[in-house]
Amino acid sequence: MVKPLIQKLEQFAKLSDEDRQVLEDAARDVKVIGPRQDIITEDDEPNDVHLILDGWAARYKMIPNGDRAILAYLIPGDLCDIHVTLLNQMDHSIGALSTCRVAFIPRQKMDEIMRRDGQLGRAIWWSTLVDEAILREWLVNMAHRSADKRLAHFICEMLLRSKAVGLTDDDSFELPLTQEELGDTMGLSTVHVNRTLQDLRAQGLITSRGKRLIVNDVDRLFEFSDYNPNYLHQVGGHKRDR
Amino acid sequence: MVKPLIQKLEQFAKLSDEDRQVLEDAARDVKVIGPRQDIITEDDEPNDVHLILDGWAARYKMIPNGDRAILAYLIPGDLCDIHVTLLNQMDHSIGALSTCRVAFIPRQKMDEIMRRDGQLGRAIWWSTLVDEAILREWLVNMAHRSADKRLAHFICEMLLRSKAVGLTDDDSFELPLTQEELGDTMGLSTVHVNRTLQDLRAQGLITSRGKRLIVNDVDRLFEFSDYNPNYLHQVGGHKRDR
DNA sequence: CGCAAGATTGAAGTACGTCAATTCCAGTGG
DNA sequence: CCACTGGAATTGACGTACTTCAATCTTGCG
Repeated sequence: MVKPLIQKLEQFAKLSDEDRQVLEDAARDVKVIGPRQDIITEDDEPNDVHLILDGWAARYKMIPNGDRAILAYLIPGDLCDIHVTLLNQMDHSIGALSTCRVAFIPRQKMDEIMRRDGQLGRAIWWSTLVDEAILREWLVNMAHRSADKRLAHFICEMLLRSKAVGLTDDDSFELPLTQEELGDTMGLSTVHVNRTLQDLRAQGLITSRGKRLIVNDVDRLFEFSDYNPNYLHQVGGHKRDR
Repeated sequence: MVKPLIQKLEQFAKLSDEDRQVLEDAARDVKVIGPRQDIITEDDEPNDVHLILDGWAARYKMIPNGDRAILAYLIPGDLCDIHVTLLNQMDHSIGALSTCRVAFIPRQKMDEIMRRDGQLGRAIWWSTLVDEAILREWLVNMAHRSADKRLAHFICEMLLRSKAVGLTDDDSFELPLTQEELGDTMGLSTVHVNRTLQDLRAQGLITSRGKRLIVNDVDRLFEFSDYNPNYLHQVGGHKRDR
């Protein structure tokens, strides 16, 4: 049930059978959330931590002018907001994009897990630090790269993150996003997203078949987008020397 | 010595005299860092947590194309990277912009502080969650707002953050940044930063005298930049209804 | 089969970047 | 007190990556 999370955490630390069991127990309360439904809404004061088991969700903010800013994608194995309860209320929302299975972990349970001795708490910390590093890299991406490299960079990241939770098939993976959602993520119009994707396809960097995206040549895509995966702090894979 | 930090934390929780003393003791090892010098450099594996006592520093990444992306500003009272030691190595650098006094707090000491019972640990957590919320808001800002609103939004934030640590004088504060640094922050050319600032001045929103920036009418600047300070999770001040 | 939502296209506008010159200003040395 | 310097701010002219609008075409799905 919590396989993706475990797989992700084990990149960083070896978990004991007990650790695994603790996670299984914590994630018993599973709800299915339909596409376009919120998991948490701005101004909420949530009492649970949410773990995505299946499907894609997005962290987003609405801007007074009507724009939607997507701030992060949450895929299987991702925990949302381990410690938000410390803050008075949410300053953003989290919504399901596709149909999601989400485990609701009671705040108190989560606190216990984090306080346990051993590797589990450390590993979860590590994953939240990586989430923050991703946010920083997105900031670099939005403010400093052109549309084509920006999109390519994003694709590199989602490929590696999908791979880390066992959701890839060679170098292809499900990218269940509309071009409008991509635009809200990258700060681009849908028209420009469309043309830019065509461009990447024309360059032979990617291929898409429905919602499945195929990276034809990972090295070339990395090269093209100046992709340095160090911020994901994954072990083993994908070193990049510069 | 650690007054700004204490002042900031007390927005969130009442600290005991003992809490205050613990902070004082932890921040004994103070170093002066000159402008343009790094406090931590990418790929370092730091053993200390750094607390800015005086001056401005910036979190930044260099991009292969030679650009510098500024990801955050660190002002007095800001702690850098409470828990980076969990990750193998830094994925970005932190550099002093002006001359900075920085307290080097040994990792172990910091761990003890976070484990103590009572309000101090909670308050420090709160401040790191706010740092992350700031990062998200910056992402919104870069990807979804025009240059003039983007700059205005940034100025609103720095005004409130400066105010929270007692560095404002009415609605004016020191902004020791060059236009090039502003550009590296906002993803704009220096030329465009220059023209945009002139524009804000011409609209009567701000005035600058050397490195001191005066906000002429906070409400108007908030209005202009769609500024909603909820993400700073400050108590009391500056509610915004929409 | 039929309908929406999404993807694609074309044409025209604009907010920004680039390049290169000039002016301003704080600090330094005489 | 002034002249000199180098970094920062400012300006003008021009180029371009993106946006906007509005139409059409495609696709998944009841």
